[in-house]
Amino acid sequence: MENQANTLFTSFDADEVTFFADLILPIPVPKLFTYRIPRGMADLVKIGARVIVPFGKKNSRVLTAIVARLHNSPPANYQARYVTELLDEYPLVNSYQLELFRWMAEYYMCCVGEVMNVALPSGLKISSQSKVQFNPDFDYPELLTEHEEILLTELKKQPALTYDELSRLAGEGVNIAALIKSLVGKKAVIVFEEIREKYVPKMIRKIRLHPNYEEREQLLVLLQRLEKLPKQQEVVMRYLRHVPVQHNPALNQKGLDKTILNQDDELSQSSLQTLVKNAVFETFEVIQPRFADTSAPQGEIRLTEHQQRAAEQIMARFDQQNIVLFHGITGSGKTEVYIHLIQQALAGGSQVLYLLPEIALTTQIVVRLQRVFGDKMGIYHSKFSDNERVEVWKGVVSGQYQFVVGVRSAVFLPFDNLGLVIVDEEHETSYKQHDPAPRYHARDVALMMAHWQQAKVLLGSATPSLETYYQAKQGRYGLVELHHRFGDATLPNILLIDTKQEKRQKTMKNEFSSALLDALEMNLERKEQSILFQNRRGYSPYMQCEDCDWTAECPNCAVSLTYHQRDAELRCHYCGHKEAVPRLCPTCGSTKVKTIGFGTEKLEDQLQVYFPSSRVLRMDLDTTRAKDAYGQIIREFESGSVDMLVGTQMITKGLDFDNVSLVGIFDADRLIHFPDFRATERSFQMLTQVSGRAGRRAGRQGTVLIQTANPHQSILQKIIQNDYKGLYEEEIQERQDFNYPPFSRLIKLTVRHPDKAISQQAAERLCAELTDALGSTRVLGPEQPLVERIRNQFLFDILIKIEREKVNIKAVKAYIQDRINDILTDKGLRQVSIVIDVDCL
DNA sequence: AGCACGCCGACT
DNA sequence: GTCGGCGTGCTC
Repeated sequence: MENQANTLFTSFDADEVTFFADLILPIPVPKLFTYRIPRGMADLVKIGARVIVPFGKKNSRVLTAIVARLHNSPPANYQARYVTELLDEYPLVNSYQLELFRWMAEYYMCCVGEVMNVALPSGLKISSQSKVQFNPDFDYPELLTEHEEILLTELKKQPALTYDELSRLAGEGVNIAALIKSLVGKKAVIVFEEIREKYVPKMIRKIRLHPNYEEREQLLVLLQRLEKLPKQQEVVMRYLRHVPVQHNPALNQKGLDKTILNQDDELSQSSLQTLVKNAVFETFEVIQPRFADTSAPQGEIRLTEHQQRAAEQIMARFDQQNIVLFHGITGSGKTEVYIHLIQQALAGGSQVLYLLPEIALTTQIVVRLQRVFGDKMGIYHSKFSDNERVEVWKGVVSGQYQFVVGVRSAVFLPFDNLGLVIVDEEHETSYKQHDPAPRYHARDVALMMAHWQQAKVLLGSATPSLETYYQAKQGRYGLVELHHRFGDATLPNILLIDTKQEKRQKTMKNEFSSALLDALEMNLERKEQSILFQNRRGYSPYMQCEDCDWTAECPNCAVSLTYHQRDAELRCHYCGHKEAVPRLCPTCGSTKVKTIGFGTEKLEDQLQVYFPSSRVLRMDLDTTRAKDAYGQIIREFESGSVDMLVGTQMITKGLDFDNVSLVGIFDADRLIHFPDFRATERSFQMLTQVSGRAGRRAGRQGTVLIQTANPHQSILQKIIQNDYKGLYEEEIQERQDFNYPPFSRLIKLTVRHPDKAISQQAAERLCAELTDALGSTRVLGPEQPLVERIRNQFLFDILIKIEREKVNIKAVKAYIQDRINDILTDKGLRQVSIVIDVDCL
């Protein structure tokens, strides 16, 4: 408490020292907001800490904000409001992160608030619920209406109720907001905000032997006494079996999970209760770590000769360069090399971040890492709950987690002493965030963060992105290659199946070539597993009437609806619209409504027909939506009870099955001929990655069958020969000729409006203005994207290509932003929205 | 983003 | 005449 002198002193210069904070608010507004800091808080607030502030007209909202700047210059044009509460004694966000936020907002052309929104797990933002309380000073009950009186009687009974609770009490059809408003006006109730942290650590109840019985003699006495109480004795014995107190009294401190003691029988529960009552046992609570301690850490991993050499080369490169590309073919055992490097970095006392694409993270890799690093390792995954993510965040701050494996958003964790960042499967497009801004690329953000913290970055891939390989070729990144498969397994033998020819010879059975069917058959006989890849989910992508050519289309998007047999419905893969399958053609009434094309669901179906006694599993978005479905499918396939796995690109990543010796690939042509300048690169990556699932263990060479209508395409030849360099040389030339990345930076602007004409008009004007300033070689479009309407918005794309050298990219972005703002504030173009995607993929 | 304010149609 | 629909503009 303040003493007299202190109070006098602070009131003396109250006007001189008024503090203000510029705050990052979690809203998409491109500026900071200035608030006053209450006197008592002034000494405690630090940059990077969170505060609670009132926001909006009539304090309609309460937000969690981050302190970005502290100063004492009052804003000129308005009266700053007060910060309500300080949430952190120490900064939650460190200075590197604040720098990152600012950099991202500028680079990706978004607001800092948007960056804050993706960076912080929502458990670190606050939930506020308005509460309503009876005002004890109220004594004009004659003013109340009947409804109000009922409500007030309820409120008198309880200390406070939330809006939600009140509306439930009032029943249906009552406008609770209006009612409360009126009550507030009459001063009958008080409304206040109850603020609380969303994050609640998970507690588990444990029990332990009362310290009195830790000594052997006392314990024996106890057991003797319980001789006549067999149930209780059994409970104590059970405890001692789990916790050998006599051998090691210290173990008793840690206690035992209550649920372990009363596992099966309910009787032990009451016995335990009695024992607790008689002070034989005591209960206590501990915060449960979200990731169970793994058993004995298995520290040593042995590298093969090739792995050892790769690790040494990487270390040597790191002496000269901060970024190294590790190009190791599929199945070469990159993970072991990573583990080795991570151990080195941790031993040096610095933090390590290991980024993986989303789907690869749920798999075996994490288990392997956990076996090595135990509870020193944090896991940051989008499938985890908020609480779990908050725990990892706090664990990084506290130093508990020196090492984190995580997805894209793990780059936002509060590291301050990074020594090594690994970006595994560096080429993966899922590192780029697509939908809400900021549309960032986690690899590039990681590179930036590592640069600031002088950490080394290892980019790993069997099929590096052209951008990264180009940098390595230019000498800007170090390059280390590993061309030997682990344990001398050989690369699979890749064969091209000419579907045109098989069709001519009428040996195709639906989507299956006879070559593929034969191979599957043989694999079944050998009891080896097969993987089938088709990058399209659902049963079939079209439904069409044979008589009148009607096709099922989404009412909101310009796409056909996909038929899903399991749920007997048509679905839009863009907006989620669903509808029943028509029995008759809606236009002509014909019964000949057929499905066209095929997805994973149809393949699964047909496999079951051709191989009735085999077990087939399907892995795609539809079968993995449930909580642990993904892990379950993997475990089931791993167990060997399943013969074939059909899947979308989900199966291409990080799966490591010993017994898979055959991979079948459908519709490779659709992948290759996708209208996009990256299609060739993508196809190579995807097909090489799937192929890599075959024959990962020495013993037998795996086989890959690619079905194609044109086996002579040069890219297929490159894939067969695993000729990454050949592909690179050919592709990079094209990129240079047409000034695409890595020779330029791309910024895509997507103009959207429910009215096609307005959308087009806005896009054309924007495009014209940009072309004027930047030149027609740098601005492409506007053009309608492949799907020209999504969720009832008509889209027009403008693509801006800016060369990497000799251009002030910041100025260009500022100019683009200005032109966009012009459009958005134009009264004639109301409701137009523009999506900015920097470094679009 | 989300919320208040404000201006037009279909209801007591 | 009012309730409530959505379009518009602002938020320290």
